[in-house]
Amino acid sequence: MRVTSLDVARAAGVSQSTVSRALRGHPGIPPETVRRVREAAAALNYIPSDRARDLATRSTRRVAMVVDLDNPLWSLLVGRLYDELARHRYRLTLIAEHGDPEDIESHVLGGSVDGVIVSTAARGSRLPEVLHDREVPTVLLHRYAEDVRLDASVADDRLGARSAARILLEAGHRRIGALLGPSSASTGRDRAAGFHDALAEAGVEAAPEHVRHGGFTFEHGRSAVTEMAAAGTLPDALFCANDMIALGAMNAAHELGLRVPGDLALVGFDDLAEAAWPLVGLTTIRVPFEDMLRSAVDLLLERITGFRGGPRRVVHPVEPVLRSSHRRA
Amino acid sequence: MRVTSLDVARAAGVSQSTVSRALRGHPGIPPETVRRVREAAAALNYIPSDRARDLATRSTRRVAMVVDLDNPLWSLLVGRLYDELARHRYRLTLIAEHGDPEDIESHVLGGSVDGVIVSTAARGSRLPEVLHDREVPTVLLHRYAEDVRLDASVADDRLGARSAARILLEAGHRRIGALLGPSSASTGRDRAAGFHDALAEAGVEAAPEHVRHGGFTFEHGRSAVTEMAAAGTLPDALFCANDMIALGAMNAAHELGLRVPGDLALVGFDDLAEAAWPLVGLTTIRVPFEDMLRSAVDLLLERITGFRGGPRRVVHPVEPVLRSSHRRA
DNA sequence: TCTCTGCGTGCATACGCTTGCATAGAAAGG
DNA sequence: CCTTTCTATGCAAGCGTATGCACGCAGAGA
Repeated sequence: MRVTSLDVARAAGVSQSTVSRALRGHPGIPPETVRRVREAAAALNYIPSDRARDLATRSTRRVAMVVDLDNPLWSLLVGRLYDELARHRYRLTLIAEHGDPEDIESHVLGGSVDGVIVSTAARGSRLPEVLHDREVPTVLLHRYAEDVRLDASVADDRLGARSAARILLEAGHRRIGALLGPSSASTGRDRAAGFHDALAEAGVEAAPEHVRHGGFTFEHGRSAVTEMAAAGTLPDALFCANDMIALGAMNAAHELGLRVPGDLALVGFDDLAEAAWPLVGLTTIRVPFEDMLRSAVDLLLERITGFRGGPRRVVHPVEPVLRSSHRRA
Repeated sequence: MRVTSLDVARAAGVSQSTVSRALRGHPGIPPETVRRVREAAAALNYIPSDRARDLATRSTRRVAMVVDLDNPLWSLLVGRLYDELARHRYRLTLIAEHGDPEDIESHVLGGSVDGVIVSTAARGSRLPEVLHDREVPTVLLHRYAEDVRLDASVADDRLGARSAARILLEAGHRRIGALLGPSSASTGRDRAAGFHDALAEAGVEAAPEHVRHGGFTFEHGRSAVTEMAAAGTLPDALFCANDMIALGAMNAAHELGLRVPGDLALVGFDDLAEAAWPLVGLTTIRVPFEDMLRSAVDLLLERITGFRGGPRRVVHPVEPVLRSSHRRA
């Protein structure tokens, strides 16, 4: 903040604009001049002001990610997004979904970021709509919003859930239940739909008391299994709409003295690193987060650099990971 | 970026500076004028440019956090830091430690942030030193750097490790080993020291083959136990320098058919939410991350707002959480 | 020797906001 | 009714960089 390009200019005996051009690698500056400027800059410990540059160029090389900080998934997403953005020399600003909506909007629209990645398109949030109306480059990640015409990079949740349910069917289970996510999220809806697809195909019916909706949380899985057991309505196998739910279910089962699998078979969804931790390996559906982030960033940068076509949706295939929690006794 | 305060000024029939003052709540602007300006701003959908404001005020209300994205702990820290900063109307920018050092420095020093929280003061990183020399408001979180005079908010790692080892001693274990962290981190060193404190006090000695250094990772715990078992040098109990190591150790033990506790007792450190997940509850030392972040933010904001005193170190007490993994057969 | 290119550089302005200083008009005091 | 004191507002100068345009000068061509 102290030493400016003007200081460097004086030290190098050139004008401020030459300093700018030399340092930014503009064509038409002879190597000798560049060297002199570089030296002067280094000698003075000159560091250009991002803020002034941003103001002058009307761009920030910064992307915001809106996440639900209560969902452990975000940490996985953010870490990878960071790396992916770094490859393109973009920076990352975090915005929590649970913040003041006004504040979120002003942050995004205040020009502190060139684009936004929204990993939490819960129904009811008007953020996607606002972003669309204001023409802020935006990509929905992991979840999409049917009603807003925005780019999205998502997993094939419906097909994945169908595979998950099939794994249980093929293992020979028939009394199959499901711990589903909230239907406010596209992931919740699609994974529920996929589950029902598979059962319908197999001509199997899930008892209503075996199917529960809840948050994508450890606690949902834990309480659901505890309550089902108490009510004596525990099925043989449970499809859990994500790994957190499955881990919670596994935990509850263990506390009840139930073996997994054996007494209760489980299949999750996501393939968090944690899925490999529990003492019983969790069978799950792997979501290719890395790929999803890569295309999310690609979509976003295209928007930022001027692409104006209609909304695109990239759907990534998912893949079953068979460990042991799905087996039949 | 389109509609500026000048547009609002014209619409409201006042000057641009009046718009600025009215919207920023400066004293001496009559309510009537404020109302007119507000209305005009709302009608035009005016959103002030953060960048221009930043440039004019030489402040950004933004804090950077430098984290090690390979360490799962960061997600816990970042989430809470976000909230804590939000309370003070500050924004958060993420910087990964594994990035290009040049780039990290230029980011931090380029004036895009008012201050920095470093949660990864590994020895060898010259970042703390640079920040100190440049007089960038900085607070070290979780780990500190002995050689650089910076504020820090840390846990009482040494005392915590001592409690952890004592838990094992008091449970009656005598053949106690430790899976320690890297000595490049203050947490690694202090937790190792605390472990040795407790053993020395009790007059117990740890066999060299029972003590291993490694990363703060699941993999370290996993491979250490696997290798010790293979070599026939497994102790009765292990102090793990953090929960990730403990979870890895527990996982390996299970694969080897060893019961935890019983065949192998474990105590961890941190009390991650995950510590409660495994089928055997992990006994651990709870680190008050929430408190640590609160004081880290307080320290930082004081620096940002001009405090110039010497370095302060806030040490937070830790607390044992007794589940079952520490028991004796 | 005199234009004509073209390269290297500088001048000046823009980016959108904050803020010290000046001023016009209203209120207060004599 | 005039001077003094506020009050409300406007003017204009930054903040530090990027960049269109103009210009000087050297070498080329005639």
